[in-house]
Amino acid sequence: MNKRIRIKDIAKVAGVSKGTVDRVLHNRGNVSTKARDKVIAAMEKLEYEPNVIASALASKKSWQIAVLIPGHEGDPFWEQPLEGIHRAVKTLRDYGVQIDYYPFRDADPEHFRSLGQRILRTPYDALLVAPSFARESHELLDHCDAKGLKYVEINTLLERETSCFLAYIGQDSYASGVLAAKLLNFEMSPGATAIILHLEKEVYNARHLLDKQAGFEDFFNKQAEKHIHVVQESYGDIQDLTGTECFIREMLAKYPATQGIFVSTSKLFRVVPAIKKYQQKPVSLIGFDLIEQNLAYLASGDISFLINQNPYKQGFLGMMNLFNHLVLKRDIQRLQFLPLDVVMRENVRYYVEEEYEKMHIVI
Amino acid sequence: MNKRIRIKDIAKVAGVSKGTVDRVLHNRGNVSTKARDKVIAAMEKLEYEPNVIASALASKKSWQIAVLIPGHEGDPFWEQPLEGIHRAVKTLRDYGVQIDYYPFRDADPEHFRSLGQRILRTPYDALLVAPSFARESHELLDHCDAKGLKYVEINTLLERETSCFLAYIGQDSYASGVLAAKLLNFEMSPGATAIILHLEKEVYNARHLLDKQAGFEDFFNKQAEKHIHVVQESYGDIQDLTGTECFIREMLAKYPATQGIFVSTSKLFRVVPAIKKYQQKPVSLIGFDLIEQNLAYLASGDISFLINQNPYKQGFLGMMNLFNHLVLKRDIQRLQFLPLDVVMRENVRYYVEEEYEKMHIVI
DNA sequence: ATTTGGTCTGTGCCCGTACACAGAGTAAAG
DNA sequence: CTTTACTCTGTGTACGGGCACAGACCAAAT
Repeated sequence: MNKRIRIKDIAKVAGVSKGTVDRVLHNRGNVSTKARDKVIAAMEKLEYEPNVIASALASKKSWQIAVLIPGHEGDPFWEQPLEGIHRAVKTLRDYGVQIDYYPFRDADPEHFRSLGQRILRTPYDALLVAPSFARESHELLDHCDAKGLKYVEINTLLERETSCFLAYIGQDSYASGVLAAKLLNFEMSPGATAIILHLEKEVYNARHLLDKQAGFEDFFNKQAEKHIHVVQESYGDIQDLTGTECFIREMLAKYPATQGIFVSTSKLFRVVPAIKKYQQKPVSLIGFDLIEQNLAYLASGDISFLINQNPYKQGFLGMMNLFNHLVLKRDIQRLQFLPLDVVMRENVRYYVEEEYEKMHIVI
Repeated sequence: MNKRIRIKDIAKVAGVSKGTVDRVLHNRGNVSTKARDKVIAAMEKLEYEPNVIASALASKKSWQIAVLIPGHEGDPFWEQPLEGIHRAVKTLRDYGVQIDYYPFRDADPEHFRSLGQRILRTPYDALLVAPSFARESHELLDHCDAKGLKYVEINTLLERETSCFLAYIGQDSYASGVLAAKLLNFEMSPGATAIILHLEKEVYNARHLLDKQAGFEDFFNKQAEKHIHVVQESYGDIQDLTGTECFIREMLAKYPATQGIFVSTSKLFRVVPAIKKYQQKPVSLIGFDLIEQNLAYLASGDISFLINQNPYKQGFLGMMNLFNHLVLKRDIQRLQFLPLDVVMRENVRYYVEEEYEKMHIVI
């Protein structure tokens, strides 16, 4: 019985035409204050809520969105956010949402910068970005702020107080470091050494890695009973197989009491063979992301834990949040931390077989 | 440029009117085989995909769905699925989705049965059910199958091979038992006792509890190194506070080597005070669900782990799957196991502050 | 030959919002 | 008093698919 209130109903109650109601609703101007007041009163009285469907059908606007994230040649992790983005766009097609994909090369800030400049030259409605390189990203986003181009960040959080920063969707990097430490701690004995290993170049320019390290160190420093010794190492040239093997051998020789290793990215699988080769005593390994190679080592027992950063959701929700803001004009939350899923042999399949989730669309 | 194909376009190519195309699309009959063939040929050639928005706007059909789940007076757990259902319905309102809520009393199969009969007498388009009582649920669902009333199950899986069984959304109970065992095992020493405790009446009639127990026992039986002794206990009358305390005291006296207790439902918090009172040595507790009381004990360190069964998602996705099947005529997956999230002090806030998730709608 | 009953097909309005356009009204300028 | 410029308001159509209805067509019955 409670029939849905329509624009027509408001017009009748306010004693104006639906055109005038529409102008009030969309702040299109050219409305006398008298008419506006009557319309607003009628709207409040009738508790009008717009019909999203009719609105979407009538609107012929289209939304161009630039997507600036790492390509997945360098890192298979990035397949998943892209998949999430595509799934979102597919279901939003009727709403006129379209994307241009700008994949930048892993570990190549210059490439990031040049793609960013191309994006700035094109008239986009919004930007979805993974701001991997702190310096270059701030530079790009400063330009966005100046131009009024709104953006959503995924995977790496660069906190910005501007109005063009719509939202961040991704993990809380500090907390993921704490979690990794707590999990490793289960399998370590007093006095042992825990290594945090960054397999990246220019770690100082990657905010999320520094945050993970801080969390990891803080846990062990606060938890004093076991006296775990925490050290940090980094190695950027993992394409070079023999170099990587050498580095691991020397690292393990340097810390003979090592009982746990935390790799701060998805690239743990790249060093597992070398660790197995050169480490005599048992060692617990923990890393990020459920990519194929990591999962194989989880299944074989070589990796103890993987922390799932929900990459698919990062892309999917990133897109959906842009849609909610731009098209549906809804408020969106600025900081959206995704769950840090603890994945082990026993529960891994629920994270891998998440196809069910991909069948759905978030509006 | 690649303009969206409309019914009008197909009609033009096939040399018929859009009315005929519509009849073919919806199998409404009254179409000559000649016309049908032409339309189908045109559709395949043009790769028609319906415009969901326009379709939803034009259709004035409404969908009546019965929701038969436990009320949350007996168990706060059930607030969350209900919230998920409401959120889904709210966003689907424009699509004409409406629900009737039939909360049944915890531990009252007769109430379940009588509500089920009322539902069968009303002309619903579908049913969303938590089949807590095996016997009574099979009885109800047999009637649904006979009547052609389609249903989605949440939280407890009753496997049925019929075509009216659309989907199950919830945890894999066996796997959650295995997981609980693995987690407890971290904190137990060799030769200790692990208790699985059911705080329910009629455990034999609750399939998911039996499955959890099987998983729990299997883990410890297969993992032989520590020689953990597994025992099972159950107590149904937790409303009776002194009785519960008595029961716990006797149980702990009976198993002096207890180092871990696994409560198979969300009701762990009900026995924590008694356990603290009567257990001298350290004991690890694990249970289900992030309800307020459990979270307080997780924060204070009395509970080691909680396994999140994603109750909100059970309701939300259950509703969304019905919507996808009924309204959008999409295929849905029959078994949809939700992730078993391992929640500890370190990552709890990401599961509690999941408001971001509730802002969205899955179509 | 006309009527009847049935199958098949096209036309046109409906849904609720967006927006273009035309027209009314008013005030200032000539 | 007329013209011009501007603000304000109502009308009408588009959006794409659902669906009712009218009517065309054909075969069988009267």
